[in-house]
Amino acid sequence: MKTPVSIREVATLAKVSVGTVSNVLNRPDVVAPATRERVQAAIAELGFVRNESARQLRSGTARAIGLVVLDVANPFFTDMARGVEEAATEAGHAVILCNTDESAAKEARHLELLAEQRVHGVLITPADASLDGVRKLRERGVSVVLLDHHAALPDSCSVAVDDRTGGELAVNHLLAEGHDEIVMVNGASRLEQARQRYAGAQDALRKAGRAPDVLQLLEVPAFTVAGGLRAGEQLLARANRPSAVFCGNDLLALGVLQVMVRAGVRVPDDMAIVGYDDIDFAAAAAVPLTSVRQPRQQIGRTAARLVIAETQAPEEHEHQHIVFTPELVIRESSRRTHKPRRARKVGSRTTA
Amino acid sequence: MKTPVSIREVATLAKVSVGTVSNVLNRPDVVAPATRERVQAAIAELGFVRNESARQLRSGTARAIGLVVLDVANPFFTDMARGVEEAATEAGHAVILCNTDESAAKEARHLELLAEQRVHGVLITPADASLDGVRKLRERGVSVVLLDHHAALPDSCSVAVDDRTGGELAVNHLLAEGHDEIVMVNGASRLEQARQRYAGAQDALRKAGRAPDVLQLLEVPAFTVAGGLRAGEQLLARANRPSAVFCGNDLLALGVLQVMVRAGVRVPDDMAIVGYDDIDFAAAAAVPLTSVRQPRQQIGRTAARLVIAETQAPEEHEHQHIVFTPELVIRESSRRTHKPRRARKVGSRTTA
DNA sequence: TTGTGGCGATAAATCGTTTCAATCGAGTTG
DNA sequence: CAACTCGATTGAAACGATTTATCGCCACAA
Repeated sequence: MKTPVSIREVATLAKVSVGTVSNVLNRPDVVAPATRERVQAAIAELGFVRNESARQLRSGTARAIGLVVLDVANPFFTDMARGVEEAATEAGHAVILCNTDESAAKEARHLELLAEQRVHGVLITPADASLDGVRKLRERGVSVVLLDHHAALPDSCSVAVDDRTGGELAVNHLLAEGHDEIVMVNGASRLEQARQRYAGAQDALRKAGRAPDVLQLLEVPAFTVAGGLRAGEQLLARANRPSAVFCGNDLLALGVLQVMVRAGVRVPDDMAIVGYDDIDFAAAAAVPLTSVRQPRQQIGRTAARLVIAETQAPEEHEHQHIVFTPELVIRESSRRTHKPRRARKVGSRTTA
Repeated sequence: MKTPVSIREVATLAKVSVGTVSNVLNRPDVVAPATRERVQAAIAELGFVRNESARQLRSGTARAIGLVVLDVANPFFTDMARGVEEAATEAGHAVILCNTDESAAKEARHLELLAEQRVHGVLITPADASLDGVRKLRERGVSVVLLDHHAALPDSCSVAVDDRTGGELAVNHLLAEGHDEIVMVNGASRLEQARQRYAGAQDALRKAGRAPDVLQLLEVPAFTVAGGLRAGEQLLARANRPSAVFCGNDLLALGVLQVMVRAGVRVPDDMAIVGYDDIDFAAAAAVPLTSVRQPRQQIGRTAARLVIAETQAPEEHEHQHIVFTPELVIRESSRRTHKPRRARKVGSRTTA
């Protein structure tokens, strides 16, 4: 209604052809300085803004990438999103964020929408284990990078963290601290991450020559604080509580921790807790949480760069499967206080 | 490269004109059942996906809305984003999420990009107090809804929470609990929210007939956990610590809380803490945080609906300024333990 | 038989940009 | 002075969908 000013009006005002205006916009070097300035003046005067739709209609693909995550409310994913956004902005791309809440149906809907938008590429943490939607996208020629999910598709890149090793690290640590009755609180085993982390935990047992029943599995419906609270209540109700709990992610761990603290269960002395992801809130918890750190932003940044690179040179692009190595960050929630008489204050002051 | 199948190929296969295919897509009722089915079969067979760019080139506006927030890592904003996403998906729109990190420069860049995308509308929590970028968008005819920011623009809608009242509620509560030396830890006063909440806090004093110096201000650069940690350290270093702290948001409060707990300062007995936003992590903190609750998802949902409504019927749309009323949620972090001998367990079990 | 309507389908114009072959003008060279 | 080069600019053809006027057809009425 106001003034949808087009390239043509700019051309008229600057007394050049539309082709020249387009050149000023896209390859300023090929146009003579004098004309260039004249055109730029006209653009400024009319307040012209390039119409992306038209541009991408011609070029066939958009200057946007889709990011599909399991849960936007999980700081792990927002941190990752930050990395994605950073890299995307760098390349002049917009990010379309989609949230699936671990639901395959929602995922399918979002992918449909992204396909219609002709996005440059899609970064996705799959909720649908079958990867059907992702495969369909690939067939349509959309680049896909699987996030936090190991290479299940040969014709796509993936960026992941070695979840199996992560699980192993966590349980190794607990075993080393002397625990021999460990419960793993985990999200839906439908999700790759959940499975891998559990497998890693089992690896640790095997390698240490311990019986498999040292580790029990407690599965909750979703990787959320609410899930952790529920798990905590259940553990509390048990006759023989485990001396250590390994949680599939930090939200679960925070939930469990909260229940224990409220009930007067001392952490870590009565129960050690280890989380996964090392979100900022983990370190900030009242009993700082031991956690398996993943390079959150870096995952996002790397994935975004991969997908952008792929679409810029599709032919010579070789699909990569990048795997970061997780790192165990030990904090109070799992540290055995062997010397209970040691001055507390000194310890707390050394915090970096 | 694969098969960018267009409406034309569908038409050929179904032996109809492109116009008819378009009709099947957009007003299936005007086309005869037999042809309709034939076309739909062709669409399915070819795996046709409508090209949004082409569609919006014609219609002039996109099926996407922009959401510009101060900090994606803040659960308050992700919860809000969830609401936005929900309402947008409902209306078949995509959400383009932009993060400004409270920087006016980043905000300007994002708005430029959104303008190029010809988004349906923009929901924004402004980082730039001058609102220049927003105004420019309006001039270009893009609908804008200001989020969490009071009506500064007469020609836009806004959805906000009465921050001033919120601040008042918080400090009222602290006064009622008998505190007479309160520090407000706040983010940059450049931000509207920060100013309003502080003003509300001062209101509380005035109305209670207390001296203004009962409340001191401690400003940190950003509304983050890191900011809270810094503030906490500063408070700890003071000779005379305040008996209560009111934080401009929950991230700050969690930071302060963490420092206090580590240092052995008992919360709330030695220092009461009140936050703002009531993010989920507030309730889940080891000392559950008293906080001023805002209807996070509802803000987002309402705003998205407003902007969609505006663009669907621009002429008859009346700009609205919706203000939600905040609510104080009292938890342990500020509750005076008047009767220390009371059984703790009973209290904790009543938690909903 | 002619006229009138209504329904379904069509063809063509259109949206704003990019791209590419063609053109133009001014030098440069033989 | 003609032939050529080269850089700068132009004009028109795409891109893929929507939309509008139009057309063909059939039924029914006059």
